[in-house]
Amino acid sequence: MRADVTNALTRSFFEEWARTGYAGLSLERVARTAGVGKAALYRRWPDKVSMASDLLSQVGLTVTDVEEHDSLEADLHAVLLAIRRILRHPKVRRILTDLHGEIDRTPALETAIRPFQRARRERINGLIDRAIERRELSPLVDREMAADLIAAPLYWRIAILGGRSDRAYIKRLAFVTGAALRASEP
Amino acid sequence: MRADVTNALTRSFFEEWARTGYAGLSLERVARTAGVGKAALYRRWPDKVSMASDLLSQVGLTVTDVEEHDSLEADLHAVLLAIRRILRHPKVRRILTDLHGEIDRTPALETAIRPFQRARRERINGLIDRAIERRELSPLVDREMAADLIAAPLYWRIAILGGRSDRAYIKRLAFVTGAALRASEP
DNA sequence: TTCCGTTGGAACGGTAGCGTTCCGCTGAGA
DNA sequence: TCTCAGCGGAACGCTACCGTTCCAACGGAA
Repeated sequence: MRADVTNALTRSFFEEWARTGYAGLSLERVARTAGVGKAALYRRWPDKVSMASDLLSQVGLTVTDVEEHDSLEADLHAVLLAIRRILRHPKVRRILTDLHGEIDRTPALETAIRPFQRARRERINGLIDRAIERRELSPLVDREMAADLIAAPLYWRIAILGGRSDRAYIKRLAFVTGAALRASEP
Repeated sequence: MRADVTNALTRSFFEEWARTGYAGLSLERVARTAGVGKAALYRRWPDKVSMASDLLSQVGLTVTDVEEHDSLEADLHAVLLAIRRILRHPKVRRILTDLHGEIDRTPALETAIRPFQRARRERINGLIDRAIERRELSPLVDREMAADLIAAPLYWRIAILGGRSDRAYIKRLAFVTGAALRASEP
């Protein structure tokens, strides 16, 4: 199989996904906009959901990027900046919101993005562990709620509302989230 | 026009929306599952987006429901319970996440749900006003960030992650959110 | 009872995607 | 130089939906 053909198909798949949404995504159009015959596509993937799962799972490998800082707020600030960096790409934003709507209908997609959720979850867990070591948080802190508190407001603002988030906003959000976490022992 | 036919079409429209998503929604199927001819549907609405906008705008009228309590936390608790009450309905949840993915592609839908957003926003503003009067919050509190902090975590947990949220979770979330708001003066 | 707007149902031509198959060409490796 | 897997392109039969049109049947109001 020629790698350049695979790459063109991959690029077109995500491009079309962002443009038309998963439900409106046509493999025929993906092949066409990739400048490739349908046969080349169907030789690689049997159908849409397999192609989506396969391609999504390949993207997941580059998200690690762990840095450690010397305070809860600094760690939060870094995580929020990382989330913003991802959500800033319009295509990522579109595909992500579309995906969240599609998952109920196509459970295989959930399996494909689980690694992403796990990576985010582990990063937040590491952040909390370090804060506990520094005695900034109680060991009893509710980790599940903490994960919601950290990820949700920024996702909501950028991806759902389409709003802005400048550095000052991120900075204050990190501070405010820190206050919330300190209050979240059961 | 017969009202029972209009009602059957309305019910089927939301039913199908929850089942197939907006993009996969077929007016032909809506008419079929409503037990109604296509002509009856097209006599009422010219196309899908008009039908969606019209029906959405009719739902919006029942969301007011303002209660006032005697502390920030009690007000927060009431708002979070109201949000949970809405997000609990699986159809609402499906339609809402699908809608958020669709809005970029179909801007007319944004116009249709703006009244909802405004209602939520005003309810949160009232809550903040009362907290300022009680001197629980500073008059300088960041209202935009406050709106994100209140609505986002619960939406994220219930609609995106499909997670649970029992009364204890809501109660703690109200407490934690209160702490965040008190920290959110600029 | 008459009348007339609405109804369900069926059919129209047109567009589009699915998944498969076939063919003649290309180009990299032996 | 030869070979052959992979290539694009085109076409296949099939299904589905769009938006429109027609018609016979229905039923409430006058």
